[in-house]
Amino acid sequence: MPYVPCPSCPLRANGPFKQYADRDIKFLDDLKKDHLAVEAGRDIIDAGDPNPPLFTLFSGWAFRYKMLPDGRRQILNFLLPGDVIGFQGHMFDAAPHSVQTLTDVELCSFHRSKVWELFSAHPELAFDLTWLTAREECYVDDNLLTVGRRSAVEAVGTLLIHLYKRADALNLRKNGGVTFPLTQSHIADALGLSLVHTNKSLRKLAKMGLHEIKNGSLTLTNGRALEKLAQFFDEPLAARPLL
Amino acid sequence: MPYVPCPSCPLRANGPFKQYADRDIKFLDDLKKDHLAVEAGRDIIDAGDPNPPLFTLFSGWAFRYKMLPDGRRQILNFLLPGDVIGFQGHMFDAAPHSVQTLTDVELCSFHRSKVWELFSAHPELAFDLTWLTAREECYVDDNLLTVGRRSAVEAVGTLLIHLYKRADALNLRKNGGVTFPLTQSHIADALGLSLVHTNKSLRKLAKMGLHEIKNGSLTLTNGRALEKLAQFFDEPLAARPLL
DNA sequence: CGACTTGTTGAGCCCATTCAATGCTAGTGG
DNA sequence: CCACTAGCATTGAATGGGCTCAACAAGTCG
Repeated sequence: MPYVPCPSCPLRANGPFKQYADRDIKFLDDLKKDHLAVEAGRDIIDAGDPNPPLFTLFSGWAFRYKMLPDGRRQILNFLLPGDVIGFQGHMFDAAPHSVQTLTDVELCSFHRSKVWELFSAHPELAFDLTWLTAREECYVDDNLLTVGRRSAVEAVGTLLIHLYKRADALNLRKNGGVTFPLTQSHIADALGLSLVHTNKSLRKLAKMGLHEIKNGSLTLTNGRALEKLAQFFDEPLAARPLL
Repeated sequence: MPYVPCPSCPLRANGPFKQYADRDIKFLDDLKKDHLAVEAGRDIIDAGDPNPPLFTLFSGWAFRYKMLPDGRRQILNFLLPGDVIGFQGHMFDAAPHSVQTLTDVELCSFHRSKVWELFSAHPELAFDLTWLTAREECYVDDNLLTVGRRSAVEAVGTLLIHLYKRADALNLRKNGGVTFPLTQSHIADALGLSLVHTNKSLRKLAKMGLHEIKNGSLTLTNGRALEKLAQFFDEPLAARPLL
């Protein structure tokens, strides 16, 4: 796993990300502690950890989740390259949720102790960190609307479109579709549904000719109709911050 | 409606809020545009507004919500005195959700154009604004867990405890209980339940002797058992920021 | 007083659940 | 190469939690 210095970050160069002044990039490079690889299915943040790490997701997928003591799980939202991980834990006594990798990932880890310096000396970065926090809240808000008020079929359709758009915006295309590493169990836990009913809803949508999932790749075969069904929110902005 | 200057803010003086340096308070006072009253049941932010206002809730209750085109409504979270309103809309093209008053309220409105100055010249305030944004996300995360994975009775119990704790922390006590301005319809829309089933769940909890709602006041008559049932998250911190 | 909002309760239905069984694929080890 | 295992996807059957529909009580406001 080669160390990737921020000034030569390929994600920053190739993705739909905002550009920063050299001074800011230099600071980010100073903030960066390590570049590490973690395999799929590992918890990288544990709810309750009083001193959780701070990352940016460099490559791969992950998700934030919470559990009830009896084992019920709710996935809060999914994390794609460029997303900040664990900042909430920095602000409170302890990490309020867990984070688990969905695929093998690469992470940029940061020095938590220097976050205050970010706020005091790099207001543009601070603003964008807040922006990323707010955007994550938007995703959760939308998912809450889905879980609370949409039917199972609507909910599954909505989630597929949402993830398709986000992956597509990051150029995660792969022979016609986008990479799609979720199992049906993840979909169920993100939507508050049972695994069995999630499967039946997926089959129903596929039979309606609206999507196809094969070999870890998601294709929307009738995007327009699916959008109409799901009435999902707008695309993310084109130029987004990347810390 | 008398104008309340920030240096003599009674909320800041009496509530469980953090203290700031005079310099910061002075800036906040400069940021403040108006002090206004709005009656109960009014939308103060409309989803889709490209230029939504920015407030702090000075007194009263409100809630953030989203609607589907066919009228289904999902309440995202509730807003109590000290909460910032509309900051998300400042970061995106348009307000991603609506905000409606639940009681008569008083609002401090701010100059949106000076938010950047807040970040560049008042990092402590910027950090705390981010903190408030992150805390709101925590509330939504918890509500998503509730809506997705708890039964109706558990969900209603959880919400009652959550609101009781928040109101209690703000000293909103009233002859034994705390003020509680929600109708059952609000509870239903916050939890993704039907109105009828919400009513039945409330009655069930009341019959179990766990709470009582009367004259706009909520009393937890068996707090310990209810907590056990709901297994809700920790108290908010004692000293929180107030912008 | 009627109109309206909010809360309450019962009846019946249906969407989503649990339980259960089976197929498919990939990986492991003999 | 095959037996065995494990994880994931699929499907049917039966149950049930939460839904809709409907009626009514109680308080408030013009």
